Amino acid sequence: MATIDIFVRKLSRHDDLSPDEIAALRELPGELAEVRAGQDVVRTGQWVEHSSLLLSGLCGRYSALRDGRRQYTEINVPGDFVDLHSFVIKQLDHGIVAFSTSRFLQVPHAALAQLTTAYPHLTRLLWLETVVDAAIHRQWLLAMGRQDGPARLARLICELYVRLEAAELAWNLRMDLPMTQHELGEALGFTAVHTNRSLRILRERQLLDWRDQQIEIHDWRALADLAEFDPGYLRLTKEPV
Amino acid sequence: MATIDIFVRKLSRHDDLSPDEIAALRELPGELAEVRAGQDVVRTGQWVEHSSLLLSGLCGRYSALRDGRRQYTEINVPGDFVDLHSFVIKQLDHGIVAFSTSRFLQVPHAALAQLTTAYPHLTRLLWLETVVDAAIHRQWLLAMGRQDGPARLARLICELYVRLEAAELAWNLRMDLPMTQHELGEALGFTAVHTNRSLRILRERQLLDWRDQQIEIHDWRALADLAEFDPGYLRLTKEPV
DNA sequence: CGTCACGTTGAGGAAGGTCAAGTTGGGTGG
DNA sequence: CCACCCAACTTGACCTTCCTCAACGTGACG
Repeated sequence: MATIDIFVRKLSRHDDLSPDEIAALRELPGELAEVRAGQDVVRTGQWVEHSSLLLSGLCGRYSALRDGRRQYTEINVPGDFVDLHSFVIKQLDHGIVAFSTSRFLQVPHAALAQLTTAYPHLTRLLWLETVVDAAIHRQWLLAMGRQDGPARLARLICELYVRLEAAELAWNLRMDLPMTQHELGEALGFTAVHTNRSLRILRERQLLDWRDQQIEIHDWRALADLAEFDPGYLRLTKEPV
Repeated sequence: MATIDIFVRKLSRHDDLSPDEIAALRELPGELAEVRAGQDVVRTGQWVEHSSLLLSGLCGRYSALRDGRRQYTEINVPGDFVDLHSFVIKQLDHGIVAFSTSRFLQVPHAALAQLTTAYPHLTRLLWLETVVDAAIHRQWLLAMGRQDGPARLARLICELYVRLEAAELAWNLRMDLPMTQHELGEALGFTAVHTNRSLRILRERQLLDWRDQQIEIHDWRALADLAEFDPGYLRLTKEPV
């Protein structure tokens, strides 16, 4: 199935794949699915039998408190297996929602089990994907625990830009970000009001502009410096596993 | 090597291991190491060639900002492979420090590579361990983003108690917690002063007591309720992988 | 018996939340 | 085509949470 090529390209950035491995990935069965903006891809507590590769769109993982207050824990961009970890934890401990209408390739866990039994090197690359998710969580924890509004927002924007650029969905320091300021706040641990004020500060410092859910970064160096952003944790470089 | 039995028992709680698998784990090579309280087990950015299984003691993973402010992202208890994820990401993006003097079994990545090539089911169990780390990070993110001092502290204490109890290192709602309030604050995103005040509130509400780095929980139900703590994400129950 | 790390408490300030009002712009129905 | 509506953005005023700074208490240890 050709749609998985987006994932083949992503894995190839980490390590060279053998022709056999590429063929095995292409032979993975999977169904296409579409989720409308604002709808849940997976609900909290749901038992899943397949993992979803995001082909297009943008979505986010979240946990929530009893009163409904929500905290996003990661934003996913095309090329991400949004719930690959469900391959080893069948019951999801969080929900996943589509920020914009998203298309997925749903790969049955049984097929992943076969693949990982036959291809240990591919298994390590899949494992790596879930480990990078954890590294992203750790960066968010550092930001939430120790950085103030503008720095935290700057860090999130840096991360998203670098990931979208790697996925060839952003360039020239511009990107689409189909999230409301309320949702952005739910990712940063802020209210919508405070998100707006942090954004305003970044705008006033001429670091970026935000209009119609499109972001234009004016001064990458200064933005990354404010955020203390270092993309190393995203593992976007070649690194044999 | 008998020391790895602590890990065999932990994996067995998730899923039954075959005699072959147990034998393979026991045949893993590894060197014993000891790290004094306050010393780093692994430094940020270090390239590692082995993963360390914590046999005794308590340690924590942290990231830091330029000015030295530190944020812990996980506390590790005996039975945890503190840097198993380094098996697929050789260069650690964070540091690990020993809160109390800790003993480790250092297993070479080459041995883990052989093991995972030969035993796909064991591989999924190891993978699960790293996925649970990510689930812990997500719970911390929820707490940091949306819960106030007392609730956040209560949640951390609930998590640590449940994990220590599972490791048979705590019982009767008592546990040793060899961390200073300053370090506890670095785990919660607080200053030492605010940690002290949150602790005081929990004490005044008669939820727990803290003395000489020993915690006694007086009202588990109320503590877990305040924290909105649900241990499901720790995957302490049997769940075939 | 002094020192030092850790815990505790108070006072004042800054960051972020809450509430409320107004603006903007796209979509819809008359 | 226009009037209306609604969601999202923006801003102000006030309040709570948490931080900063500072002082003091306490116990282990040389």
